[in-house]
Amino acid sequence: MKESTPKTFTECAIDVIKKIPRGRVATYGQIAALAGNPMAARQIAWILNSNWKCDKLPWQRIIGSKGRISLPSGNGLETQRSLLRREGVSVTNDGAIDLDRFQWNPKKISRWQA
DNA sequence: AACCTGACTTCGG
DNA sequence: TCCGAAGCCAGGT
Repeated sequence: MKESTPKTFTECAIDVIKKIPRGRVATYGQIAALAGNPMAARQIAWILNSNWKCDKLPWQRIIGSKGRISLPSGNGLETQRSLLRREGVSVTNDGAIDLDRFQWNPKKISRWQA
């Protein structure tokens, strides 16, 4: 039979992103790790770029490693900030988010929290 | 097919 | 604290 469609890292990442609960945020590295490659955070960015406009991925829940929105102001920062606040996430004007309070913490993982 | 880029991350100086 | 370099994956040119 056909080999079972080897899910690419992208597919896995998308799957993970879709699982992010509302009112919670995740970092690129976190998603990358869940997808199987903690260092492929870069790929995550590309995925969002390819899906945020045509897919229903909660791209707004994806933020930088320091709990901060990576989008430049005037180009999505406010949009993301608005969406997050709407979900109950506190975001500063600078785009900073309290990871201690809102970072998605799946039970299967426990490495990045140290 | 090759090279470059991307909402990144992490370490070293 | 700021700057620069290396590393990952997939798509576009």
